[in-house]
Amino acid sequence: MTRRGYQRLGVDARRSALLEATLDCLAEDGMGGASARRIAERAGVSPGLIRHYYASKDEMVHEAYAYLMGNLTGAAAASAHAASEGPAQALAHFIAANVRQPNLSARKVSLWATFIGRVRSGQRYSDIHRESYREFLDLLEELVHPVLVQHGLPADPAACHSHAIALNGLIDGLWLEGSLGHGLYDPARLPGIALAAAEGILRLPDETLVCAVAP
Amino acid sequence: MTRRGYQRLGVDARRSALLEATLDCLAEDGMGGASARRIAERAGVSPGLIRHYYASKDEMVHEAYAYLMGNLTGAAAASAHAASEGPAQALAHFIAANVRQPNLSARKVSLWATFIGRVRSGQRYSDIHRESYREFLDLLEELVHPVLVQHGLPADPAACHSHAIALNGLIDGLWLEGSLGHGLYDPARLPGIALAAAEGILRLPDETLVCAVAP
DNA sequence: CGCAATGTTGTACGAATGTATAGTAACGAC
DNA sequence: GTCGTTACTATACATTCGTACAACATTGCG
Repeated sequence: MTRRGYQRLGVDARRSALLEATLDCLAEDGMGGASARRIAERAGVSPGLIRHYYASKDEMVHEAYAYLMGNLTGAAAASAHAASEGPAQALAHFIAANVRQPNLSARKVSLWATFIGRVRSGQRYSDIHRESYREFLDLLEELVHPVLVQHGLPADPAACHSHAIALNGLIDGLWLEGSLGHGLYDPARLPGIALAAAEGILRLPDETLVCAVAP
Repeated sequence: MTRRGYQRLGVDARRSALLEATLDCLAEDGMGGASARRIAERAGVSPGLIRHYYASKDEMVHEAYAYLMGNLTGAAAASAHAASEGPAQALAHFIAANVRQPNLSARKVSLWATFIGRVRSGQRYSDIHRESYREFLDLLEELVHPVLVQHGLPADPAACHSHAIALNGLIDGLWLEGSLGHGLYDPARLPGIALAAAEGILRLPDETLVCAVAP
């Protein structure tokens, strides 16, 4: 029998290639379609190799989940950090980044949903979810606080926390439905809708956030 | 060989028993865990019977999705309808019902997410999603309009539509994270948070909605 | 009671699943 | 160059999957 030629890759390159292939398969056909064979084929590798890098297929899927969530909040946090004209602009950019490309993506929301569906019964999924949610909430709270102070609004920890929860819900929901693209409205309207709603939630003067984000 | 005794059920009873069993399996182990054999066992029935009632296992799963979504929006709509002290109370009850039991449920959100993960690639899933989302949005728009009018706020169709999109996002997001119960805050706070945020989004006077819902 | 109709069961089948393992080929060290 | 290490391939195995189908049990009707 003739054996296929191959290339040896560094540990990191191979691992991330496998993770990307895993996400590709999951995005296309959900948990049921991401079989070890299919993932391996997508990564241009033989099925057996998976177990050389991961203790089991499940462990690899778990890592793919953590990898995805890190990318999502990382991208939004980077947008907030890049804005340097004051707290309102940082918050506005953070919110807008979550309802715009590249975060606004049917592929990403499909993956996210597939994983969320397993959070209830899978301990590892649950851990990763809680951790990434907490990170997102903390980030939001840190962004909200200075904006409230700046406008002379109540900014005690309890108020910040409640506002962060509400904003997180708003962002999640809009990101979700917008990404799925059901064609019921133009996703380009989302940043405007999200920012106007956020102004209302925080009781900021109108246009405070909308103006902070260049079209 | 001895054959197991059984009971003949009416078409409707058997079909809904199969749908409930399907949802049970999906909620516990996701799409991968809902095999025909497992569903049949849960329904107290032999695997072959599934194909007596549905053209395929997939068709049964699709019907289970539509069944679930009908239940969710139906329960919230019923809450809104039951409130008869004016438009603000109807809207407030609708919003609150979505972030309270029985809609606030880890089982339901797990099922929902599992299905959402398939919306992108499965045509039938996509159809059911669009339809149930549109229904929810229409309902929200009809509830929002009279409230805006009552408070002398702009209530043109475009404004109503934008507000409905934002409120839908808020509700979805809070329902989602609240149902998963990560333990980062008490879910009992959700109705209050949701209503206060909705007041802000619609620019209503404070406490307009919060007061409309009895604790 | 007996009979026809059909809801329901049990089993069979090929395909696909996750994983274990033996062996091969690629690369770095010398 | 050659040699050891190990990343990697290919195959095998038990299990599970969705579905097909023939046999059987239950029910309503006469």
